[in-house]
Amino acid sequence: MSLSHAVMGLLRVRPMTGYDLKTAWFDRSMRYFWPADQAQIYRTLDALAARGWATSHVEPGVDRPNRKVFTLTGDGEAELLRWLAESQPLPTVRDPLLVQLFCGDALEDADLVALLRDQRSRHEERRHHYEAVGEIIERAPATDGQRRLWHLTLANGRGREDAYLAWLDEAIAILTGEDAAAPGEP
Amino acid sequence: MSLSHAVMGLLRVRPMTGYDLKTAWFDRSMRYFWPADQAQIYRTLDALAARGWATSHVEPGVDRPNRKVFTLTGDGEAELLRWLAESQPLPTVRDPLLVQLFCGDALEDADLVALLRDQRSRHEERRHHYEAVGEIIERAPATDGQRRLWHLTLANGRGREDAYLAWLDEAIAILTGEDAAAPGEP
DNA sequence: CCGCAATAGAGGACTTATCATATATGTGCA
DNA sequence: TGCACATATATGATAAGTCCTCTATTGCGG
Repeated sequence: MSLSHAVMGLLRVRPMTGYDLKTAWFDRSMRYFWPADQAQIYRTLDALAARGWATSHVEPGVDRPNRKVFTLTGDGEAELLRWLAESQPLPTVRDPLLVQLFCGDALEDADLVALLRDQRSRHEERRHHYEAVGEIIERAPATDGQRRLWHLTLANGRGREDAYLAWLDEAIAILTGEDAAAPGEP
Repeated sequence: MSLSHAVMGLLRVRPMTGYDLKTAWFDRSMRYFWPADQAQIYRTLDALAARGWATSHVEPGVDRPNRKVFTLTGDGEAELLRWLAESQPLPTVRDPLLVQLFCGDALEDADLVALLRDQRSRHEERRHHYEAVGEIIERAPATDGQRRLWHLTLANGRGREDAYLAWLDEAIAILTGEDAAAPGEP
């Protein structure tokens, strides 16, 4: 359960509610390298509390619903540090487009190109989004040490999207038959 | 359950057993973009049969255990084609190293660098592996159409690994403080 | 002869992840 | 008034994925 450790990593900076974790972290940065939905976040917090890695207290909401704030315990921090220093498995990739391509013999090239173009526009959107994130990090209330690491994480995403887009363009070119024609006078 | 569709895509080429699917496909190519373990493959085959998307018959083993061969049905092929032409979600990435980096403020730089170097060697191994796959595809008994698409899928993996390695090197350089010193005589 | 690897399949137990819905409160807007 | 939206938490149901063990058979090497 590595979501536990991601959550603990965030709680370590400051105590937070499930809602905070979701809206401020998982909906923004975290989802690009460790997606998790609301239900999973809330249940993970409960699991952390059950294992003694976090405690919770309810803050009565001023003109708002009550907030259940989770705080990392000493045990939690120890476990976090242990995990953080431990070598982890390589990233897991699950890419339905590659399944489609791999089995795409059953389709016309034109259909494959349509799929590629569709993903291209969404990947491009994501890359545009990443372009804005650098400044968001700069304006974030955080230490320089944190900002430096966030920039590094962002750089990974940018590199990934750039590579993916380059590959998509290459694949589209090949499948539309734009590889034979050499540029220049015929 | 997109594993169903990946499996159907493979069954469409030729009827196969769970063992074939695992050893010939998931352990080799497929795992790089849609990992699945043995238990999941066997249960997915049962699910396909239950939904009428595949049928199975037992071939008595000649000097071997019996083989339960699964064949795609007409319904299965129709469903496969429907899915293949349908726009799919963007790839999901789950990268524990990025979680570690993102929360890595709790660690010394030297510890982070150790993590990065560790992953670097494994990513490099994977890239080396990819380098050999091109020729494997060429020698595979398949149509040119299939080979072309497999090469494209492989190119995606190569691009991904190259980008990841480049990022790792950059990150290691930054975290070891090798960004300030300009090369040249001191 | 013993153990090990390869071939082949099955299933229990569990964790992780997703989808949908329910609950409660206050604000702003049309 | 009526409804959408933001803030907050919770849970039921299901799907997907992982880990481990077990059953069989044959052939190979020591």
